Amino acid sequence: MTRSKKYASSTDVARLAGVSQSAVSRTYKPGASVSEETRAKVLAAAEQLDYRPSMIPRIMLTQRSHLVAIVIGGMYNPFYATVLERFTSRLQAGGWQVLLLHVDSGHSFDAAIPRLAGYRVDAIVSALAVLGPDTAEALARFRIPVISFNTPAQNDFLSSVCCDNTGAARAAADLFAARGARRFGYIAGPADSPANQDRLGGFRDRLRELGLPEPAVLGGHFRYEGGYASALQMCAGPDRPDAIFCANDLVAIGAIDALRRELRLKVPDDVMIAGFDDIPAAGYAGYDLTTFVHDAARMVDESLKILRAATAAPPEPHEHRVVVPAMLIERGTTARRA
Amino acid sequence: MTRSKKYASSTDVARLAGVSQSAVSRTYKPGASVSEETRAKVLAAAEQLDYRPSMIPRIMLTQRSHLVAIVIGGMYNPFYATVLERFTSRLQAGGWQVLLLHVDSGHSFDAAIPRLAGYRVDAIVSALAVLGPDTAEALARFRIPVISFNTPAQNDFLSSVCCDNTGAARAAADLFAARGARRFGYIAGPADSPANQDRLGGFRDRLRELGLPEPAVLGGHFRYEGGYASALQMCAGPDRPDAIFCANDLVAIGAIDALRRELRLKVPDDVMIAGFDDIPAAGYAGYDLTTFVHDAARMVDESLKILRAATAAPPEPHEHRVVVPAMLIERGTTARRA
DNA sequence: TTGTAGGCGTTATCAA
DNA sequence: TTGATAACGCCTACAA
Repeated sequence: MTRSKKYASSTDVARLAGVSQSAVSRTYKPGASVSEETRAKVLAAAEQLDYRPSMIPRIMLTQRSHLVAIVIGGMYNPFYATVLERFTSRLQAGGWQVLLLHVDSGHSFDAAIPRLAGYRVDAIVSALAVLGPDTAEALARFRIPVISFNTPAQNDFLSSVCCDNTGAARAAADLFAARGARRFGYIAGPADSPANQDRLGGFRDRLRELGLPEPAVLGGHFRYEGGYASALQMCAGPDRPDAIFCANDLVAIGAIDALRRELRLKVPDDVMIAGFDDIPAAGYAGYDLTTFVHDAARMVDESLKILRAATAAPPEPHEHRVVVPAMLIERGTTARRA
Repeated sequence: MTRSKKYASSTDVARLAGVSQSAVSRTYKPGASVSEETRAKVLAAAEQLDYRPSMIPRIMLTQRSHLVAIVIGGMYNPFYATVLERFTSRLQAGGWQVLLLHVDSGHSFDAAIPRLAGYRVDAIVSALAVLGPDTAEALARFRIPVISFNTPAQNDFLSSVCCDNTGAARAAADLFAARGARRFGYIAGPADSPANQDRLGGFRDRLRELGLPEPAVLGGHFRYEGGYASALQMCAGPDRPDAIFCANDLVAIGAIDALRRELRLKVPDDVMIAGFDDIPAAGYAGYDLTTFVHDAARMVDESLKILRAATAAPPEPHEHRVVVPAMLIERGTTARRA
């Protein structure tokens, strides 16, 4: 149940096997020159002592920990759970281990940096909105490669892999227009979120280009309750929009519930809705929500490509800003005949 | 962007500050005896070199890594995202770091064990269904304390913290009975899941005790689609149940969508539904699902209590099997007058 | 193919 | 309060 003895060391194994410590070391190094006889003796002794080579001295010697820190904020958005899972699998497959860091503010990120440095992580992946310029600066001082997931790089010290929010928002405007919408709304996320800014910007710009009216804008959270309240307010009056683009799916689902239950409006007949993220609930028949989805697979792959290049010895040149297109998933909430 | 130099070491700092390496070490050790003058010199030099003490040699010396591995399977169930987040926050607050391990089968768990041992993790938390007896045995050999989250301990080598599934299922039977239900159904999860077994068992036993009929049982997955299909099949005939307990919320939500959209049945008027987990969608107005929720906070806290005791030096005695009651969240899908 | 020896960056012990 | 020194467990020359 609890550790009663220390881990066995290679020296312990060597003693038991009657060989030198280097022989043990070589036994566990692929492609080293050890005789079958020695190897057998070592493995037998190791088995008996439950020996596993420690990574720790290796880290000291090689200056590489094979540890990658993943920093995340709230996981209330299932998208991040997906990303985290995929990252973890891929990194493990590549011989890395994941040091998970939970952070709920820029401040707590700063506080965590010394710890990351203490474990000598090879790289940091930030899937986080709170990576501000100061934090980025602090990270840069340790010369640890940082990959910012979904937050554009603000300086030369970190790379970023982002979803093309602007392009997706433009596509939403096109879709609504093609379905015959006339009055538009945007239910926003936090004003300081770059993703939210780009989605609003792309949506508004494209509507303008199409000669359509400005969208009404409300909101300020990425949460269900925010969508619920904003939809209520936005659609209570006479001039309500007949197509609403929502900052994300949680917001969109909140909006749908509000429209149906409080205002007795039909989706998509009275109001079309589109969201962002394709969370599981978006696919439930009860919502059947048209949405855009980050190409998580490709974003993770691009991140890993950067990571490999940046942690190579010597470091290889690589992209610093990658933008990956979002994918439209058209479902029932925009299924209206123009 | 990329590491051009190695991390600075305490020796580098000592040289620059004109003091001994030990002086640097002491400066970073709380409560050590260093003069203000020396400390100032050290801190200045450290600042200049961007020095952070490394944890790595400390691990070698103290035999404690302050690393806790959390092993998870699929995160499609948001409950695990919540648990992971809470665990991570709490562990960090307690001075630990989290090594995240993704595992998709018992086999890949086994494959990962040497890595965990290699990083000399202080403990392992498994939030996983695939922790079989063999894997548990293999873990025990390394004498690393293992805490199994939501899977009962199978041997003396690991502790477990579980939700009281049986008790919750009995409460579901009571609730349905109190609301006047007469015919019952259970949409099951995987047959080899202990959680599923306990939920079915408790539900069935309690119905029997109440002198009510046996529930119809269908299903076999913890997923939306499984609930959808099973509900369809279970309620298509004339003798359909008027109260269905579902193995979890995803299943319940699938069932609700199927009943409403395919069979035009009303929830809760025609069929009452209860689930398990209280995933976000359960709270959406569109579902308003009655459900049971793991007391994640308390389960994590109990786990940490065990973890602290088991990793203490010397190890302290502690509970090996903790069962935490689930909490009933009564919502609209059981709101029927008896 | 083997063993010896030095070093990685800390902490702990001891003497000064 | 300080500095020298010996670990910790492994890897990597180097010599045998």
